[in-house]
Amino acid sequence: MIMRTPKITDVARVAGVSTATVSRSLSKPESVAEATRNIVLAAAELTGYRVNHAARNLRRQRTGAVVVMVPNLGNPFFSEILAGIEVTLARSDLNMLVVDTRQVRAKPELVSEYLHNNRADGIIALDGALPGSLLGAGFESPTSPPIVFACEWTHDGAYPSVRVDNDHGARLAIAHLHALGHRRIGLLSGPKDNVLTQARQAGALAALSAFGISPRPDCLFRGDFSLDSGVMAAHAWLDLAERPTAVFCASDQMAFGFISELARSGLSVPRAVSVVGFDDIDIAGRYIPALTTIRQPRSSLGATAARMMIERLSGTVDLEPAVPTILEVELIVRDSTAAVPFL
Amino acid sequence: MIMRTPKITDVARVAGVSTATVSRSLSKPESVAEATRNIVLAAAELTGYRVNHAARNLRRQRTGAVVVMVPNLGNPFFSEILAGIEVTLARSDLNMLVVDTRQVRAKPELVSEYLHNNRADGIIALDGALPGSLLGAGFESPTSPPIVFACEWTHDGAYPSVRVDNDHGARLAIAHLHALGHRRIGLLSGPKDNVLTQARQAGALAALSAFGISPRPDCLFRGDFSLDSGVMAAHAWLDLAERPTAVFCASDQMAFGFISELARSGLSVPRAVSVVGFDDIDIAGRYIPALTTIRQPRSSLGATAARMMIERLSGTVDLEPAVPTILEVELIVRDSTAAVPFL
DNA sequence: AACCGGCCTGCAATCGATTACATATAGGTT
DNA sequence: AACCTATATGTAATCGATTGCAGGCCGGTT
Repeated sequence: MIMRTPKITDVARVAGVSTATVSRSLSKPESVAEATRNIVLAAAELTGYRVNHAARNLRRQRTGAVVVMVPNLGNPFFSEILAGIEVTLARSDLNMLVVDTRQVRAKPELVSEYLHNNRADGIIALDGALPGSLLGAGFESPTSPPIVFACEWTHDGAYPSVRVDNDHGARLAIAHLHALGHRRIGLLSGPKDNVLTQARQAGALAALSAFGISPRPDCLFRGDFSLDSGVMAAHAWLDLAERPTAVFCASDQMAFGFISELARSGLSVPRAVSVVGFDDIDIAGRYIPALTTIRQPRSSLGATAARMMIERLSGTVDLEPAVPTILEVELIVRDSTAAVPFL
Repeated sequence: MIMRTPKITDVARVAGVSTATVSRSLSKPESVAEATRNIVLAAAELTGYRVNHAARNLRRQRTGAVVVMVPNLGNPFFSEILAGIEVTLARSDLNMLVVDTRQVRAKPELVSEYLHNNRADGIIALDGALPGSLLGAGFESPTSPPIVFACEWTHDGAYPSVRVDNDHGARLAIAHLHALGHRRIGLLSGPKDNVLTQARQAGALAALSAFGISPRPDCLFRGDFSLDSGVMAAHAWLDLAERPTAVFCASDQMAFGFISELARSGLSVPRAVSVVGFDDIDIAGRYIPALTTIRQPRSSLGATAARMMIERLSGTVDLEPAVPTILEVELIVRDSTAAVPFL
């Protein structure tokens, strides 16, 4: 019968009212008499009417979508966060657009594309390195949509963010290793200019010096959160004359790379060296050995970021404070850490 | 100076031409004289003009977005596929909307929401179970956007799809185990009604019987591709009087769950049992033991799905054949498989 | 009876870009 | 010179929903 998708005028005709009334019945039901509303809803049902989002968005001057910028879509750490974001956004009838920022790095102008392009009502950034180019390029106009950072954040703290207590997580890890008798403790951290690296490293160093340990520079391994960089670190560790008896890795992925490469050299964890990770991704509890790590509430991180974004979009929040929301981490002790064999 | 985001009329005014010319200069450059085009482009640059997608989409009757339905966003297997989809779509100026179908299962009407709601120009489904409710609900109107399946597919083959040669993958796995001397081989498969389960199981059983092995029902373990179901299977295996000397798992995740749970019982792989996985997710090569598995070209799967979608959207393809695109798998031999100790 | 306020509803402008159609101009042909 | 074609540009309708404003109706007040 109906050869095209019904529009609001079709519903209006069937219901015998104006399009204005149809529109109101659907989006502001309380502003319409109940009897009328029922007729309209019945007509909408009958015709199979679906609102055209392009038209609505054009009129309302919004897009109904939030773009999430992920440093690396292939990294399992982010997937659970995305899931948390997605459900929460969906509840507010918002779509989630996902962009891998590796593309953005190659073409930084893409950011401004999303910023000013009516593509999204807001941006959730999981990549703290983004704003460098973003702010650097001078994009701060009132027309740019709200930005919320999750997990990572910007050095200047200019944007609202949700993240875990990275400093505390690092301290927990070090305290755990210290309690097991470890005194020569290595650090496998992330890229030097990364905020997570800095926070976790600072926490670890502070904890060490609180225990009267002054870390040696050759015990600091530089990675990039990836499996491969864990492998590299393993070689660096193997090359050391005085090897640390424990290593705190700034990501589970690096811990896995590290442990697996040692295994190839015939060394097993925690016998040869104790290892603590960070993140507690799904596989961590099922690695061999099960990984002792610092758990981040990934789903909450995502949900909170989405909630903050929704608040900002509905304008129910004064933008002044931008004080970061800090979620708690938890030390999960498993099998990759053990007491120092020779005390 | 400019208090609002510039629109096409602003550019037209600055350039001294009509909005039509501006529009054409931007979207069909060859239809406009070079001199004019340069003036327009300069004016666009000057004013900082950005096209308003809502308006464009309304007029063009499209949305510029493709929705990807993922069975479980938290599963790392999908992340690389998403990455492949995203880059490819981005090249055609399409956005990627991601939806976790766990939500859809709870509220099936969400599918029709996406189907008819002008939310997306097309749907890439990574979940073969979707169409059940989708078709079952009778949504087949000409107004529904194109659907492409990736990884999974529908039983009836009604939709175009890209997937790997699951049957062949299973045969490779079994042949590998057989060559190592294994004769009592267990199968850890997925949910019974899943197409992947069926294809892989069929391939495995066919290979077994080709080797003259008739599999016993108690060697077939039912899982759901998750870590936890691998753990369950480990218990089932442990309870067996005559344990298989090798197990072919239909996903790497299940293999990890299986292996790790055996490890907790003091049994190590491949000494106690050889294990082959399926997928070759990133961590597979860095698990302990490094997992022998069937590699799926995940990035290609995503990219191909996106390309198929783009073709369908541009209408340059006759929709008749719908013959699935099959990508090749590869056996990756690592350390989780070994010869039967007692031949 | 005239007036007022509240509640519904309808009219019509509007969001911003695209594009069918009309017009204008230049160059070429007979 | 008249005419034709191709190319370039402008005019204005259009996509579909939302919403400011105005008008109609009803009951109550003076």
